[in-house]
Amino acid sequence: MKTQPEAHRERAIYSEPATRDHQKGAPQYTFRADAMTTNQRIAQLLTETADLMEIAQEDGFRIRSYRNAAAAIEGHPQQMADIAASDPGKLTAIKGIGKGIAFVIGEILERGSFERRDEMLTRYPPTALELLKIQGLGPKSIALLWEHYRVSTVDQLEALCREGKLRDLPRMGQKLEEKVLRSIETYRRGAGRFLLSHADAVAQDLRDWLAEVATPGGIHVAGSLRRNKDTVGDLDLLVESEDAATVLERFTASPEVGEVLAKGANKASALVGRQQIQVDVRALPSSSLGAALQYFSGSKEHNVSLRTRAVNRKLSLNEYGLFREGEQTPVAAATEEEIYQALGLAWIPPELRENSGEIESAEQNALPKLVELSDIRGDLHMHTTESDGRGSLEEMALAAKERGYQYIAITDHSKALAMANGLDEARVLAFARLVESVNREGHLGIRILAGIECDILRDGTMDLDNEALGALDFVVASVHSYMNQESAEMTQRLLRAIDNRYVKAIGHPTGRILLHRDAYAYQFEEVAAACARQQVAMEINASPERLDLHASLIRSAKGKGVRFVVNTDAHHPRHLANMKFGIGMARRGWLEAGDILNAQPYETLRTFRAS
DNA sequence: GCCGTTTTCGGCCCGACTGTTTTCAGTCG
Repeated sequence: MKTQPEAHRERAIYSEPATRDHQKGAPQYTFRADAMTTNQRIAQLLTETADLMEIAQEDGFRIRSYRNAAAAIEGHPQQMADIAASDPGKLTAIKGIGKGIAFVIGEILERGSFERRDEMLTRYPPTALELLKIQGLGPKSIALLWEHYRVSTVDQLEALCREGKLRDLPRMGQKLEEKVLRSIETYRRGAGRFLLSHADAVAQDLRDWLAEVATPGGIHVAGSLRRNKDTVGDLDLLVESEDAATVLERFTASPEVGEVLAKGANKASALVGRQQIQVDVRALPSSSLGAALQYFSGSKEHNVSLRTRAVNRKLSLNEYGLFREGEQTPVAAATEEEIYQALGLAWIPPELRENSGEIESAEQNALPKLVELSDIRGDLHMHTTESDGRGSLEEMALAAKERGYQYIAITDHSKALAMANGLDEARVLAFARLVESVNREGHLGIRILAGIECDILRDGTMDLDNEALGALDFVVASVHSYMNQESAEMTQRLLRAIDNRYVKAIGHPTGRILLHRDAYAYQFEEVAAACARQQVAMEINASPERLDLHASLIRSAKGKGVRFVVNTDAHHPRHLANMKFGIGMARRGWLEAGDILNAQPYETLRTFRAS
């Protein structure tokens, strides 16, 4: 299905080899220039420094401030660079940013790093950050390992465990060695992250398996899957029941369950399925469902904010409810709505719970009315057997009609993708005529737009001439080749494509393949500004292995006035069902139906960038 | 390092589970 001619490209996070002697002064690590906003870059540097500070066992509250600031910056609709350029004093108006972090931001914008980070990197090698991803090892253990054995890489750690040397350290034993070895294996298998679609499928299976021991309708997904994150680390399931033991028994007895990692009175954790995703199941009474859902949906940063807010109101929030000081009966517990309300907030959709401004918006009753799956009226990117799709035009159209859509665009590949049997000009013109007659007959009962997914060539020109493009209703322009161009070159390439008056949307705008390939490098903000100016939509590609754009890029582009299309890029009728994942991304990007072209009636779509 | 309908200084979220323990630290979410 994926027909990328480009070579698979792996790059390390750092431009410098990790084996460099870190003790010799502050190294100038520069971050890769993927399609990333400066906000994302700043947030990443702050988070990474917070991790190192944790290993160094610095003041926990200071570390939290760095993390809070990172969340606030990553989700902020305006770019820190723009704010700093126009009025640096305004930086501290952002909640979570004070004088200290404002100074750090200035430093990062100026030279790509900041003093405390440089200092941290002289004390610990950056590879130590990788050790934090090994389940069962935390900052204290990593610091201990570094002090005693100078161990800072996963390979070294593995050797140490195999030699049985961990047990020589205080509070460490044979069981920990075994656990760490298993964790290393998991980590290497996929860095411990899973596609949203995989977690979704596992959740569905477990839902069926657990149904007989749960209160009817009492199985709920929480965690990052509920928040629709693009990848998830584990799966959280809440099961309403008066008999926790039976629920946990049933769970661990599932044929899909492998190793059971933990099992207590109310909670069990196990590795599930062939990909061995960790699933946490918690059994609870219905009376505290709202509190549990709130608590286990996260994010961690959102919850910390919320609990602080509770404390300021002489309340305490945990997974069992919201309590007044010293009282046993909760003020609120059964539903999320009543908990948020008791804290003076409107209910916040899970996708927004990242501590990046949603609490302030909820306080002012100014949350966006997020787009829903039911708002979508059509899908504007799909393939058929004409190129590399697996369904005919009729099959795709009927599947779309069954979903209640009013229109679709058929967008097969263009001729540059020869291995996908891409269309040349003659085939495009014939296809446009075919679609015209199909629409005239009207027997499919859904409007078809004649489209193309036209390759953007190396120099930014289109793979098809303007006569062919002009004969079509909807042109999606995408990069499928030379993805490792220099940032400046790729930026110019995209800007030139946007200049073509027949282009209506940029397909999968950053080219990332989740867990597999990074976004390609270019100046995202410049390209987004051009899209806004010239009325070219940016696609939110709903294919689970892409989910391209990332939420913070969506938010940033929306801030510039960009409009979007949410498309499945379906290569088979059943792929149309992936729309829900794209909508999840749109919601994480704070989009409303009005921001999305294919949530509009056909007339609006038709006049968008009418050429 | 941030923040303020208690505060410009002194606070800063909460509980379960595990392992190596003899009363608890570390990790996780």
